[in-house]
Amino acid sequence: MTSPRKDWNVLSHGSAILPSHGREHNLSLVLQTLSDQGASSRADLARATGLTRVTVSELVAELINRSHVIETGQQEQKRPGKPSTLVDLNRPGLRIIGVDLSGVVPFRAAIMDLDGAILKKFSAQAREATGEAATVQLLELLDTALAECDAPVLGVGIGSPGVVTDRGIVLAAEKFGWRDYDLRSAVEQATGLAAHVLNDADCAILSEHTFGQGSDHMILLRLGRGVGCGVITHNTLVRGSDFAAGELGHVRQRAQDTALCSCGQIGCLEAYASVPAIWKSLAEGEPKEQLDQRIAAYLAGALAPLLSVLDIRDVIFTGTPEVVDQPLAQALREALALRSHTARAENFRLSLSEDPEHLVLRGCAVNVLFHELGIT
Amino acid sequence: MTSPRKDWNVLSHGSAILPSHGREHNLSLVLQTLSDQGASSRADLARATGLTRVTVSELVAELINRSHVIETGQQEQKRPGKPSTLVDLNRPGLRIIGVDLSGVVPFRAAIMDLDGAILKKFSAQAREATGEAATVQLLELLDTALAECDAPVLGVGIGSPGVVTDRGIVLAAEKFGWRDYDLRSAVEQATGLAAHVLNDADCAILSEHTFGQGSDHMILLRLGRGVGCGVITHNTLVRGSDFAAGELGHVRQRAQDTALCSCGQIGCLEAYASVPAIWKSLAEGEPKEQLDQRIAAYLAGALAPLLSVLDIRDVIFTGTPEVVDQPLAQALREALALRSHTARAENFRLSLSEDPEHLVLRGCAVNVLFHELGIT
DNA sequence: AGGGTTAGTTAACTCCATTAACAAACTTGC
DNA sequence: GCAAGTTTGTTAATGGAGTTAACTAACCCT
Repeated sequence: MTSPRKDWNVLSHGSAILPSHGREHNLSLVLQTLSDQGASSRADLARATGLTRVTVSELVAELINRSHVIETGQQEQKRPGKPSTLVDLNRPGLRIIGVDLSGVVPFRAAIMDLDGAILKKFSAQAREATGEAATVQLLELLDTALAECDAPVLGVGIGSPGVVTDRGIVLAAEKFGWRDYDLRSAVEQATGLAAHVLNDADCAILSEHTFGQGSDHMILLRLGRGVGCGVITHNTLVRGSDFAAGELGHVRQRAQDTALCSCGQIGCLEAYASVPAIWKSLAEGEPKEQLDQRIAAYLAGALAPLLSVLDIRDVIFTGTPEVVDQPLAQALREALALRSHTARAENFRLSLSEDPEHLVLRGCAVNVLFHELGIT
Repeated sequence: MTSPRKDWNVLSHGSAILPSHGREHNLSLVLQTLSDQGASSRADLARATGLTRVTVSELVAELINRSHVIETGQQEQKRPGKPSTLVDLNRPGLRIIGVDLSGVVPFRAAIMDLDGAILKKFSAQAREATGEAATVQLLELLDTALAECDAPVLGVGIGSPGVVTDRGIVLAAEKFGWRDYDLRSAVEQATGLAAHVLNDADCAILSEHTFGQGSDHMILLRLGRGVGCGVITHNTLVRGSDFAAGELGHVRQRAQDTALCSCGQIGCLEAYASVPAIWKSLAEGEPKEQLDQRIAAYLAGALAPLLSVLDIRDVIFTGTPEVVDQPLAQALREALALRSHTARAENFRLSLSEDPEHLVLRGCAVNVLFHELGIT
């Protein structure tokens, strides 16, 4: 535990707002503006936020004091008036560590900057580990990354499969055999840094939302070991009543679907449209084109109600690149248009993720930025 | 336009928070606490909100000044200490007018108290009206209701079919032929009261959320002329990227579904599971039990992905009572359990609405309470 | 050199919530 | 019956966070 907890999202729910809470919000607002607009003068910030120059100057002073912001020199210009001093997020002086536990390959980690750019990558030895051993492996990897890091670390972000609470407790992650495991505290105590854990599909959509082509209302569909689905509505990640949101994999489309799923049930979407299932079908000789059609129909059946009911016109499609390709995306587009009015709208858009490989890692960075700086 | 606009939900998005915003939030917090706990002393409110007694006293004074709160006498007790003076929402002194435009029957209106109890009901003459004529009919009905109202009116709530923006503009309502129609301004100018317009299915879920058995994450499924679906996640109504959320009716389940829908497309859920469609099937002699199974399967196919992906364990099922009954609900429960892991969870609950007739009217009241007092 | 413009700071003020202290009105114990 | 203890609600003083008004600094232009 390094700093007092900041729960940005709890504001305006139940508890009172004191002037100091407003202050904290406005500090974040300045950071958000810098994140959106890049280096700006204090006067620019005042205009953008609606606060006065006096207040902005105070806020910036406080942020410089916290070393979240730095001055980056004078603005070169040919304009009347005193030249402005630019300030910006402390991009050169802060790093974020991300860890991706979602892969079929071993754990991966990265040192990133505040823009989610990956500066250095690490990966653990290829041994499968569960329970306590998985934690040890994770912490070793983190130590390696931290040793290579040349600047102070804002926080550690972790993307884990399974159900993760807002306090970083992994309620259930079959892959590692974790149940009610306080991963966040484990990492914070071992590293002395602030840590934030989030489900891997949620990380992925955060990454697209912040760094990719996102909007206020969007869905991300991810084919991997399973079938994951992140949802953002009104600019807010949907986490569900018990933090189990995103579980598209174990929906059964039709009563006649009876393939056996790893979860013990029958007919789950995952038994048809996960990457392993798709590979199996290919190996059995099903032509790619026919397979695409079939998979697209399955996915569209599950996705169409979501698009219509939530009025979502922005879908990101991602996953193992060998499987999630343009032909499958096109098949999915057509299958959706057949099933949902929303998917026939002019401004509907289904796009492939541009950097599927680093989606989770960069989403970890977004999560850290959100919790430590209040940036979305 | 009677009072400056209060946009409670816009807080913490983009714009700065000034001390006065915090103040307004805390005023609402007091109202919310009174709404939750009933008449309380200032000291009780201080304990519940975490604010000091001094601050609460000031807030209460301001609310009494606005006549949103009244003193309701001393608390009778056998306890040491000075007896407390109870304050409460101004329940006897404030009324809400609701108008329901959703029915197959003509417009209905009601005078309600702050608890959403219906004190008097009104309905317009049974003439179908569109365009400007519909507005005239609505305003006549409103005048009638206002003339009968014995106390000041907090605001007018309107539940309309179609797509309604957050500023009360009806983007599209086929039934009345309205397009981009500023219904809110029309009502405000005619009555001089604050008006709030919302989609009818959204009204319905607000009503269940506040007065019925609701939770932070819930879905309401409503069978009527069409098939509507309201969604609440994280205690917030989902309105969608273009305010069109809730449109479950025009989702197509399977490629082989080809029934002609009123919207011009084929295979829409509405063509199978709307009340008119169900009546038609019954008239054609399909046995009720078989019909229930069939309809449940359709609805469950569309609902299952929503429950799983949004992790929603609370479903309210409502609509025309002759159709939406216990057997159909049971069939839906079973169909959902077959299709969604979430629907098999222990704490999953599907319930029939207890008062389907007044769901929209009472939801109008919730909407007014939310916008005028900040109460959820 | 002087006038106009823009950036950032200083000073005085307002608003909001806090702590500390107190008066009012009850119960309880002796 | 009276002192002691409790709880409520108010008054007064304090400090934090924002504002406006006025000022200095540093530029451009003529």
